[in-house]
Amino acid sequence: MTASTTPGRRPPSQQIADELRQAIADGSLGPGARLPSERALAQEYKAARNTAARALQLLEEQGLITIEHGKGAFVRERQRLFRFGNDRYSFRHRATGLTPFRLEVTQQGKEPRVDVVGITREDPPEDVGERLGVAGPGSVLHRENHYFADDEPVQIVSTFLRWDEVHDTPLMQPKTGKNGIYGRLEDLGHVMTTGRDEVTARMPTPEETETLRLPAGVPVVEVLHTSFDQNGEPFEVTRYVHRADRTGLVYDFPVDQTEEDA
Amino acid sequence: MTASTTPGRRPPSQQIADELRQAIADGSLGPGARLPSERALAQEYKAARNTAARALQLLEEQGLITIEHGKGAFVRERQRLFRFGNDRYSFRHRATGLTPFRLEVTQQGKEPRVDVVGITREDPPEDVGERLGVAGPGSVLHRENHYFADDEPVQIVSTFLRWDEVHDTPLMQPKTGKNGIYGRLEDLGHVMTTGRDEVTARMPTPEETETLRLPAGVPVVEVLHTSFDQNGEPFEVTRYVHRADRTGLVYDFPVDQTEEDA
DNA sequence: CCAACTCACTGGCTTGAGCCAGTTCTGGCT
DNA sequence: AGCCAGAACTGGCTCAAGCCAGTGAGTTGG
Repeated sequence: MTASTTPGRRPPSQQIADELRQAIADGSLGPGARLPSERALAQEYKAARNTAARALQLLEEQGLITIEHGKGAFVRERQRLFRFGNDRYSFRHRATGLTPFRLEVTQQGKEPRVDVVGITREDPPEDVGERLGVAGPGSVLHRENHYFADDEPVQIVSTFLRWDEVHDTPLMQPKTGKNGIYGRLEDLGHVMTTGRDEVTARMPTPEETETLRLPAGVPVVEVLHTSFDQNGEPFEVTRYVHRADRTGLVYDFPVDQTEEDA
Repeated sequence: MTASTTPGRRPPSQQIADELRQAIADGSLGPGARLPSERALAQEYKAARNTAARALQLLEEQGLITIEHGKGAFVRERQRLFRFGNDRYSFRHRATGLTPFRLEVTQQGKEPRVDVVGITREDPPEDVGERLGVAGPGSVLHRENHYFADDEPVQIVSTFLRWDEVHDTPLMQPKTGKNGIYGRLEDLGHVMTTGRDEVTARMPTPEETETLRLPAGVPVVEVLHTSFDQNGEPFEVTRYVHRADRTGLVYDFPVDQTEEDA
């Protein structure tokens, strides 16, 4: 045997995808450029339309192109529009009177909008309950917001608070007043002193695909944020879901110089 | 017209996918469980085999199942094995004599391995050049390593250093000695004082799919790390590529309490 | 002038057939 | 008992044909 499994030739659909991928990589198909139609590709490569369609699907799954019904397939524009990170929680934004999200969006010349989707008493998801230190039916208040820039959905934000603490406060209302929920949590004696962000990525659920209006082949970034107060107690957990192709996260941190093991 | 676009019925392949997804969600198909074969599904739903196959593909793209040639389709086990974050750079791991990676892997009872894939002089990628403050042909040293746990690939790590600074140092060698590259960079006068991680997620390139042995429908998490020394100067940039389904990132950070705008 | 219609395009999805390539079971032969 | 070949499964991929549903431009009628 020469090599294992005889590399031989790749199947036609993958060959077509390879050639198109190459054309995108070397710039002969620039961002926004339209690819040949399925029928045209099929003819060009003497393959069935199915096969050409499969090739385009492969590229879409790899996040290289977007396919639009009735219009065609287009090389995806790479644009990383939003940058979030530990800065998102910084107090220094308060001088502007804008939330970090509104600041970011207006700086880009777009119109921010927040939809309050629901404020409900709920059973906490397992990961949230663990972090917030609660369990049992109805032990959390769940505030779900959807954020938009120029009517384009940007992120899904689910905030969880301890029901016992907040059920008779302005945190039950859609409008939470100056400095938002963190302002009200300070009224309750919780000043965010440290934060923890747990970051994962995955493919979106069908619901997320719909609410974020995601094209195929775009993962989501999920951030599970926990806020700790001046006593080191967790008092708020928020789950952020962003589309990965439009969002970057930036974390700046000091490096611990002490050599003792924890 | 009642509603827009007549919600009507979803296409058969999506209906099949929906029912299977439901079965996975409610636990009647647990992790590791085997799904019916394409031919069985086709018969059950009175559809063509193609249609059943399409349904399974949809679930694979959504990261819910893995399809294995000759074996069948299986509900994916969710396992988040590795947790990295700002802790990855902490000096306190030095007491153990192990790198954070080896520590993490051995704690899981697995055998860590690092392959040094290449140590080459290169033209810096644009994003790296900007952050490292260099440009031009041959201005960086690129060290590429692949990390494994029990021969399973875990991460691809590309470190970039300024060629001018390191070309006659042990940093050219595969083995860098005590405390690794950060130890040698300290010899050169750079102590990591702050770090910045820029986190993004995307679908893998075909090369990454191969080296990380990724099943379909698994995104990758890319971390572009920049190290700053005691003078606030960047001296090292590293790109980490992880498979998203096995990796979580954790960032702990103090929250800046000063209200002045930057 | 503008609205409405028509038609030629685009992709979405299905059918049913077929061949190929991994995997696993099974039964027969040593 | 142990091995080994083949049968019976699995998915991978293709073909050719067809119908449906968005899109957009060009035409037609008010």
